[in-house]
Amino acid sequence: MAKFKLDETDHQILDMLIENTRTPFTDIAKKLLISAGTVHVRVKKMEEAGIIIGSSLTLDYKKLGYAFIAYVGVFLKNTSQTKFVLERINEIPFVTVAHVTTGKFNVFCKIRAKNTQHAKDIIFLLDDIEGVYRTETMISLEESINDKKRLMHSIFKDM
Amino acid sequence: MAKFKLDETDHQILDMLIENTRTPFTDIAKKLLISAGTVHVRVKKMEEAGIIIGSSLTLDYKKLGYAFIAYVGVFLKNTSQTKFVLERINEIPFVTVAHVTTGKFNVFCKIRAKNTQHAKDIIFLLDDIEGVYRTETMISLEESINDKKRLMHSIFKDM
DNA sequence: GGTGAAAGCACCGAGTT
DNA sequence: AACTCGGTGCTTTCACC
Repeated sequence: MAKFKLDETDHQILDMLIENTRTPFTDIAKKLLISAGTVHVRVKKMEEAGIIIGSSLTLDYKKLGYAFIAYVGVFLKNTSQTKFVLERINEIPFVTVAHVTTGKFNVFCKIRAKNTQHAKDIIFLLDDIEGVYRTETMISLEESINDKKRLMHSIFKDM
Repeated sequence: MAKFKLDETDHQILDMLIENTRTPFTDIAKKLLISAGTVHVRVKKMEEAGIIIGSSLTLDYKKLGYAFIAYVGVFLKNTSQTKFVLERINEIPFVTVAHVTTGKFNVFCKIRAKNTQHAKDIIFLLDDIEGVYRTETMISLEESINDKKRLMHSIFKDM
């Protein structure tokens, strides 16, 4: 998990691909005044190094009828059950991320649901897991995302 | 924000593109036994409908030296300041998402940092925002992601 | 590590069923 | 709606710098 060295050109390539994975390498090449072959080689190297894990579509879950987001803090009866509970949590659909955390909760997860009714069903599944003492739900009323591009800019500035 | 109707073919196209945005349409066509032109038309329609918002790279932040994830619950002095505080939060680099929530916290955000020292700096910035009463941090010790593909399968099954 | 050219494909629109 | 087909343009490799 060592820090990998990327130069300014790599940053700019990532920058354009983060915005749109399908940006033609020829476009990137034109903008950076390098050849398309070079873009290709550099992307391949970043893939091989594992910096670029993959690419994915960004979908509008609201339009798909899944506008409900909530965070659920999970309290365990005993921390020794963490691994078991985490496995059970990962079997529940609509739980999009789960974290083992320090602080208030033992496990902390994010769920995406159709509506409150649907969210209730998911939370009940969480509550029913053996080893779960109780849960605490925080419903998201408004989401504001700091896009990846900004995060990457912050990271690049820091390197 | 109405629910949009997608058929089985659309599901399968999304499924392949979610896994790898650059999957050639010809490959998708071969697998689904339709023509590449059809794949093209359907993707375009989903883009026009706003279902597909865009595409992005998945990067290994650990390899970039950003292995630290924490969730920070923010308590406000007064909920009328929510909008102002949210704007200030969005100006802080390395805060990747912020939610206005019901429940324990007023605002809830996720941060990505290099290490504990760096995280401390970010949290201090949050604490210093005018209107913030106090914050509560939960450090992620272990992350387990339910990939998009599984979420989409759950969504498709439900439609 | 970069280039430029060339071969091989993919994309995508037009016209057809 | 989906297909075929063809022009255009993208990707990817390779010999050379």
